[in-house]
Amino acid sequence: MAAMDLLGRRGALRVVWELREGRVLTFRALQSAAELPPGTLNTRLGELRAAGVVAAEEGYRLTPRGSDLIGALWPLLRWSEDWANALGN
Amino acid sequence: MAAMDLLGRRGALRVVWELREGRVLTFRALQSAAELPPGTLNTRLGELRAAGVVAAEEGYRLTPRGSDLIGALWPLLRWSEDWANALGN
DNA sequence: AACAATGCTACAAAAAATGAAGCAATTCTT
DNA sequence: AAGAATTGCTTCATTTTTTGTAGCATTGTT
Repeated sequence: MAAMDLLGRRGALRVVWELREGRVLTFRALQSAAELPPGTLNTRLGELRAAGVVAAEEGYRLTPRGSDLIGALWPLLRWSEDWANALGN
Repeated sequence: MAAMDLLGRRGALRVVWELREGRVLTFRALQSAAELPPGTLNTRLGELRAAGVVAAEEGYRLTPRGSDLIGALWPLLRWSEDWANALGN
């Protein structure tokens, strides 16, 4: 899985996630949403933009490809919730 | 997404991925499949085992929860392939 | 002009990953 | 049974990443 290298980096999935459903966030808003220091966020944004997942147009937002990625992440979200519940018991 | 913290670490998704479809790998086989140095692999395995995703029984394999995770990763795989193709053009 | 918000850059410290080496405990082979 | 191979790691030094804080330059507002 080639995307693993991109998405496996600290905060990458989180950044994409915070931009789900058409959200448009400023650098600083993304920073606090994704809980990343500015340097890391900037690095991640550079990678995600290079990968055509994120665009910087009047704030940061997902490209169509990024939206597709969100679609592909829903099952993972569901698994994540089950997993969190199971651990919390 | 709570699972992001677990799966967002270097090589975590990759390790799970290499154990897909019932594969049972030795530590060293996993090491070369996932392309991770032993120290990192060992750390990751510790986290994945603690999370109940991987089990160490006659080699490393996924738990039922781990298999569920693989199920949730298929859409991501498909996205990954499309993405790789698009970039490759 | 003063002020707030924005997108970042700079920097030092801490944490994590890498790669190579190697060791102790099995498990073959002969 | 002795030697060789394989396995699951551990160790260590080096490099790479991440973190957190500070702050600067630009743009928009009052």
